[in-house]
Amino acid sequence: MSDALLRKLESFAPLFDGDRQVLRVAIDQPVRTVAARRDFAREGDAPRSMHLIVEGWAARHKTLSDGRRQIVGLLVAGDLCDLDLQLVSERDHSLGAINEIKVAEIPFGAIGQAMMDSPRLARALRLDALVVTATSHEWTLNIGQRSAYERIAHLFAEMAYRQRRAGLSSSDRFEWPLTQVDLADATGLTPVHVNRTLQQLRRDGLIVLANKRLVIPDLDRLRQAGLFNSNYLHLEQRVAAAV
Amino acid sequence: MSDALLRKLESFAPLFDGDRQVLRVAIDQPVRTVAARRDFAREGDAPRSMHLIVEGWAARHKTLSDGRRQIVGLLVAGDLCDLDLQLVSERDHSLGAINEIKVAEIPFGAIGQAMMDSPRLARALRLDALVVTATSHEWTLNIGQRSAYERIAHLFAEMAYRQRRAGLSSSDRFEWPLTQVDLADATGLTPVHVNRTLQQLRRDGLIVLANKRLVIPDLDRLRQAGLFNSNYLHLEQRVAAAV
DNA sequence: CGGCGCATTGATCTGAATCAAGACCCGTGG
DNA sequence: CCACGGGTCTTGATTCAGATCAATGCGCCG
Repeated sequence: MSDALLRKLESFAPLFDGDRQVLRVAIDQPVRTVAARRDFAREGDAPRSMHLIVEGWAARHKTLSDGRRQIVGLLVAGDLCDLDLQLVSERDHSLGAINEIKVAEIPFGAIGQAMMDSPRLARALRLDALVVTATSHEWTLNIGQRSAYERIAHLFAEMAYRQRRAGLSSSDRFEWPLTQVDLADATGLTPVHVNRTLQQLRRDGLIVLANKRLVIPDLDRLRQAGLFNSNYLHLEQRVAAAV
Repeated sequence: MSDALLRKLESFAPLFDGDRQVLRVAIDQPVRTVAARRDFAREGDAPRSMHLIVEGWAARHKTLSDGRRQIVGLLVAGDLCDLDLQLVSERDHSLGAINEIKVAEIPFGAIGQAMMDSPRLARALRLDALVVTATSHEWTLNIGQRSAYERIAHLFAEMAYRQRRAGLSSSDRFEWPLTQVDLADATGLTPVHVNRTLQQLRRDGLIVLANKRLVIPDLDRLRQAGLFNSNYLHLEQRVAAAV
């Protein structure tokens, strides 16, 4: 993973060599491989460390007592989970691998130290966390107001932007490891309906999805179909004033 | 407002007199009155300051280009919005008053200073922000997986807990300023269906709702009906280890 | 070869949306 | 003092997007 996190943070605001170095030291931690479909942190657990997705896709998810499951966010390489989570005694959601992934376990102290050492880096990490929250709001909007067709189009568009932001791929073709069941859990639909909706999206030429690869022939049309507005990702920032 | 924010922060972890004093100084700012149904911050605006709800209820909301509207979070007295928002150049959601409210406008610098002066306070504010994010995840789950009946029950239960946490009322009877249209926007339902669902909840004896007052005869039954688990509010924390 | 996870298809059902009208309440201006 | 209008709540009739139920196919792996 060619420093997807750094790439993402620098998309918010420039960092200097010193900042980069501080970050590299902090995230240079043992990497664990997690098999596809395995949870690597569970609701109810005491938070032990932060997680940085190094490779592959993961999901934040919650489950109701009767088994209904909702994915409340997706995580790709460069995504750092659980900043500040050491402040609580119990996790309120789980983290699970979608395909086989590599995760670095970052001690809370390491990131804390890095944020003390580099205020510019601290700002970038805070901004990243802010975008996570904003994304959660957007998902609420997505599920609450958009039709099935729009929801799925929106999700594809979001991930296209996020892939590009992390420098992982061009935004028009990339790995898509989610099964239709995952997609259903992420959008609040049933797998059967996801299947039919995907077919519609294909028929309309908005996506080409096969063998876990997604191709977006015309991102702009897809965005329109999903009423997607990238403002919540805060892709372009004025250079923040010094503290 | 008898220091609802302080009350809430202390529900997470104890503060000392010094911390309290630092917070009081920071939030002692001009208070603005906002008329019911008026936005006091709009999507697209440049963030100018933080907002502390002093009295009344407000909503975070987002609107699609075609007018569909989603409330992505509710705000009551003691809720502080937009920590870290100075890091972005444009708001991604609006804040609107539900009934007539009083809001204090807190300069970003004032809170920044307070967090520097009192690390214990800083931790409490970070924890508060974490709970906001966790609540957003819970809303995604709520709208994505629960039935209309469960969704509304869940929302009532959540607000009951939040009222109590801020020391605003007992959790079994309090002001309920949302109209059925608001409730629809918060739950991703139509007003007509909200109306019928409320009647069902009333018939089942789970709520008494009239004249903008809500009475919950049996919070435990309501919680069950909404599959409500308060873990995401992180009501009880071990005392966090010192930094 | 057997089984299992995943994608697909068809038939049917239903929770919630939509459309349409009243009823009620309250503030406001003539 | 009353007529008016707009917001809110309620009710009924109808429609529909998406859920549910049920099979089938298929590729992969042990």
